[in-house]
Amino acid sequence: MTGRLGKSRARPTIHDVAAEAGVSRGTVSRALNGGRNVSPVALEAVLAAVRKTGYVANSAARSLVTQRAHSIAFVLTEPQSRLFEDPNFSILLQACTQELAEHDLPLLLMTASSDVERKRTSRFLAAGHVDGVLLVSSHTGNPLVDELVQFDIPVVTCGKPLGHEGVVAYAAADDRAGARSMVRHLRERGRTRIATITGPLDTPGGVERLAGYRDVLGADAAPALIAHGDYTRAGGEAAMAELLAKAPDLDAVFVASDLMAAGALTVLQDAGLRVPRDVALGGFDDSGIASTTRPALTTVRQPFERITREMVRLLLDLVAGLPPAAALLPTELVVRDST
Amino acid sequence: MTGRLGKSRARPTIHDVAAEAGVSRGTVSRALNGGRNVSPVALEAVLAAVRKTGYVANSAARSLVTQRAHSIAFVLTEPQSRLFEDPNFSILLQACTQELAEHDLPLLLMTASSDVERKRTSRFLAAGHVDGVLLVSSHTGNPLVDELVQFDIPVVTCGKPLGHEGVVAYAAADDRAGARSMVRHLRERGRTRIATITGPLDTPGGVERLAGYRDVLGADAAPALIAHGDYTRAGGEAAMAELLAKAPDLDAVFVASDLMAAGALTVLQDAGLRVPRDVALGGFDDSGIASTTRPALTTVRQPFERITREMVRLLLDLVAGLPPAAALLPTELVVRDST
DNA sequence: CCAGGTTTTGGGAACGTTCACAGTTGGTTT
DNA sequence: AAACCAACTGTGAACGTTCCCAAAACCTGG
Repeated sequence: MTGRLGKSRARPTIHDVAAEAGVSRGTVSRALNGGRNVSPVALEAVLAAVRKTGYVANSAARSLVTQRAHSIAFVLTEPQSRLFEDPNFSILLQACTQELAEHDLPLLLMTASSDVERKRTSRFLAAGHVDGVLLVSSHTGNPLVDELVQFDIPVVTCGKPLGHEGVVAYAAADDRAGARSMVRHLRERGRTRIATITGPLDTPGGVERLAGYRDVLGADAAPALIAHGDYTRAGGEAAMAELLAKAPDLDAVFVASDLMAAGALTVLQDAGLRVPRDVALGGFDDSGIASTTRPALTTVRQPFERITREMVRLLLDLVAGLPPAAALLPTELVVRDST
Repeated sequence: MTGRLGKSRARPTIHDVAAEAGVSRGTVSRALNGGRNVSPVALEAVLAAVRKTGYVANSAARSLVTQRAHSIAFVLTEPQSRLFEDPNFSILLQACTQELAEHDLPLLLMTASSDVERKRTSRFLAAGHVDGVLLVSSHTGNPLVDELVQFDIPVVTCGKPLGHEGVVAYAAADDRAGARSMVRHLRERGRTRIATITGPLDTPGGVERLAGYRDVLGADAAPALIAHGDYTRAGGEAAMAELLAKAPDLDAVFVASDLMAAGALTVLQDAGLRVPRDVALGGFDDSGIASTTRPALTTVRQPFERITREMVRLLLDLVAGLPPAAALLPTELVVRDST
């Protein structure tokens, strides 16, 4: 019971544990790292000594010799505002934190919105401070991806990394199939003039969901029925207004995100159109907002839990030396009141 | 080929830089850490060598000898759901990330919602993986605070740390003064039956904002005019319903958060009461939601930018060995359409 | 031009861990 | 019973920094 009153309470090292347990450094190290080749009696002695001394391994020392950082970075390349407005990001962030914690890996949160930030972040990552990177929402042409690839830093993106398929691992919802299921649903409801509000076309979600829409509609997907949004509420409003001007006879809209759909909804209602009576409205994501709009939004659920789990798994595989892989996860149609 | 960083192309060490610059390790180290006692010519040679080799200091080695982690943890003790529903958290998180990045410090995001999580986080922090902790929203009696204090880990809380005043550093909005300004504003609008929906009374915001309400109303703060919420939208709805039952003649409500106010607003409107005509409604936070409700919410702005900046400053002071201090920051009344 | 001081420099010694390897057990096979 | 093999254990050598101290170089003033 050495003086634990003083501020300068030295942290116990592996030597202290070894002495306490009456074994050597090496045995303690082995006991604590999987316990291979350690006799039961030694193992128990070490464990007891650890409990008694309150020993926790010094991660700096460990990292120094193992050449591993034992941490993972979560990097957001979107403009800052997105983190607030788009609920998907906080869901992903929260799930990743949790999932990594299960593996006893801390998550470093970094942003790379501005050019200055990207440089700093890139430099930091290149310095080997982390073992891998979870990269969220890469617009195509994001220089950070190239930099990470170049420095040979394991990276998994959320959503197909446009322009890096095959090189960079990723986990994503099957956006295209999800979009198809929604558009089919709208048709089954008897709608014939089905419009769409897309996401940005330099994002996988933007491209894939539009592709799914086209898969189902074929030649019916007239240019007048397609407007582009930017995943923000305001963008959804603007696109909806545009659609109403271009195709006043539309009777359904498939919107590539719930947040944009919420914006579209207010525009429709302000225009005196009843949802779903006059216009059926379908969203994407099944974010919290979908159940709070009136009417509640029919949408396509992204399996964020699984996406996150897969991202982490893929990254850990990558860190362990496996080649980059991909996971495409099924979505689920959630029918509420807007269709 | 696994292609791990370091196998194919070894990262340059300080030795490589020293050799390249034609000086010793020590000189390189000095040159890179402030440049004290280094001749201009040596300094320039080192800088050139660093540029040429692309050297970046190995943080593990540095941490090992300096006994500093060179990173800061951001710990959320609230239930997970809060991170999504309450926009304040993401604002704080984003601002802290940014502010710390300016100091070249990475932010480790950790949660301590469940008991298991708290233990893991506590253990991790006690292991010295970080130099300090930014702790967000500590309900009173949060064991994590005690543990951090006991382990002598620098910590700054956001909001007054109930039960730890004077021991733990903190930055907070002047909740009490902010509440006063709102209640005075409601009185100036001619309201006489001013009710309040509080936050949880085991949180500083809950306690202080109620105190400010009482400061202004004195004996007029009848128990029938006070209901308690939990900072969620649903909680705001429930509390508003309770108030309407207890005090049907109320003509104003000061709600301790915008999110709860948004909930209260729908309850009022569903009850056929017009806002602000029949009932004036004041929120707190000035979160994004305040400007999207109809009518837009009069509220009290929390100076999150400054709070964040102060939290980081206080924490870095603490890490540098200064005693714990506190920062109480002024709020601002934002008048919109609901009062 | 030398004594005394200041600035600059080099290199040994940590920091706390893991790893490789050699050595020591104890048990089985021939 | 010798010989072998497996399981276990201890120890020296890294890992890449910073810190410290002594030595070297450079000044200054008498």
